[in-house]
Amino acid sequence: MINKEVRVRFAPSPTGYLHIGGLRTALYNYLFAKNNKGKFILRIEDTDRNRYVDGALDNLISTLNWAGLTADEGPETGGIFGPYLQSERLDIYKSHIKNLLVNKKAYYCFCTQERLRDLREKQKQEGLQTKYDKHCLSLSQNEIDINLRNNLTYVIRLNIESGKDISFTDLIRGEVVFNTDTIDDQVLIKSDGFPTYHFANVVDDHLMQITHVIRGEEWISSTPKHVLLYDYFNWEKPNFAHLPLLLNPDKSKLSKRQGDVAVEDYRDKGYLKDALLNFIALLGWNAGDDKEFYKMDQLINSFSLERVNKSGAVFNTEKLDWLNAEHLRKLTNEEILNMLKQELINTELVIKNLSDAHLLLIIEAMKERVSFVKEFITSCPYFYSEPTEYDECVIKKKWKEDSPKLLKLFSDGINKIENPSKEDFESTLKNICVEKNIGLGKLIHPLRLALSGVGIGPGIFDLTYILGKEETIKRIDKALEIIIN
RNA sequence: GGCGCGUUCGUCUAGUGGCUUAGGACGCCGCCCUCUCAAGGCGGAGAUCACGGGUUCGAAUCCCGUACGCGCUACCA
Repeated sequence: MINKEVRVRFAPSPTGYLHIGGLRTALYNYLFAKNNKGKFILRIEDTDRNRYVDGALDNLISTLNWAGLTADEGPETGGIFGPYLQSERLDIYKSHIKNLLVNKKAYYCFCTQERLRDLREKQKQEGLQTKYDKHCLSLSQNEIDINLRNNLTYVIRLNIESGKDISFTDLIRGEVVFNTDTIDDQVLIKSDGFPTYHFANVVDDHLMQITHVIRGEEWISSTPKHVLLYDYFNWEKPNFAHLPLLLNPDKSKLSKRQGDVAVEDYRDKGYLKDALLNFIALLGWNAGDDKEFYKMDQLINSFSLERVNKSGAVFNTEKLDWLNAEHLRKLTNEEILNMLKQELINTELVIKNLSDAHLLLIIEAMKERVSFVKEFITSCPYFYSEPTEYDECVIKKKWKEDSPKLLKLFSDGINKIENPSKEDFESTLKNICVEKNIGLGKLIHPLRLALSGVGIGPGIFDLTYILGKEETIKRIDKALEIIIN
């Protein structure tokens, strides 16, 4: 058992989309695996046929791949412990349940849904814990055989001995104890022949040689059932680590009702995968220092389960926006260029075709002023098409009586220069101001307004230079015409 | 109801008995820089460490109780 390779799994059920909480569970599993030079396995828990959603599996895998959390083994990659879809492992569960059946660790139950419902209701009314009453445990082998021969529907239940303490050591919470009196005789095999999560996950984790089960806190209550199963099979138990939940603003478990929870929603909103991963990594974990900005490899190097928190964390995206801007600024202009071009293709605005060199100038000028790639378009549309209106507030504040004359002077000055450089724009403007004995702002502000229609943006000489001589002159003329009237 | 888990600024968190008048980050506010907006720098407001008892010379930190929150309580995962 020494130096056993670390093997962890992310085991989602394909119900439509990857939940942000699921992404964090996957991330922690991935980080733990990579930190320990182990394997990250993707296993699909598709044992509930009622919840089958077409296309969910592909969506799940592609979203995981987008995030860069690619599995070392899984339905897509394959591996020697496959198949990795539980719906394809039915024979395996069938053979294992026999083992439990002959040892009386599991038993057939022929109770109808109605009986079960009535039983539950009665227990509830009496204020008792709702629990199966082991009614079918007393069936003789002969009765069972007859029922089976008559094709009565049945489930197979875990036979839990009463009055015993079951404990396990959770890597995050320490020792957790449950008494078997509070645990129900869980259904292991459903009437459709499919296993329940509780049975399949134990069998698979064992067969796939999973060393650490890292999953959400909502599983902590059912862990004793799993522990019991390992004991009944006489299998070595994996380590358990139950992660704190991601919460809604009202502290309930993060859900669709209170905002976007699908990873693809955040991808579509323009969040960088590195920023999203960085953000959710910090929701429940920190290295013990003040570091907040992490790239993937740094996350892998610093991660440890010991430093995962016990309490839930509200999924509040304020900090996510900031992290997105931080990650965006760390990207090279060329990397941003590719994303911007994609964004330009997707945009519905009619815009002129700009060269890569031109786009690179825009990126450089705007990099410090945006948080999202799409803002290279939305926060500075004037780079792509001339303004059609001019901010009234700015006109009121900055447009003075002498503004038209100054702009005209500037326009004429630029017009005389062949291929003006950024410095040419600057010296032209400064010379005018010196000559007229006025502050630079007297010209800069009206000029910005004329060129962009707004009062905010990158440095004025960046703006003029990126727009270029012809466009600058043209826009000054147009502004003069419109604003004066 | 039962069982389990949790509880430090609005939010994410540091803190593992004295270094703490509880530190950082986001957000918010102010100042500086400055052609505007950002970025950056500086500063501010913001937490009686859920509450009550212990233990100890000393507790956010250890123990007990209470409250509150959350999770589970299915032939769903």
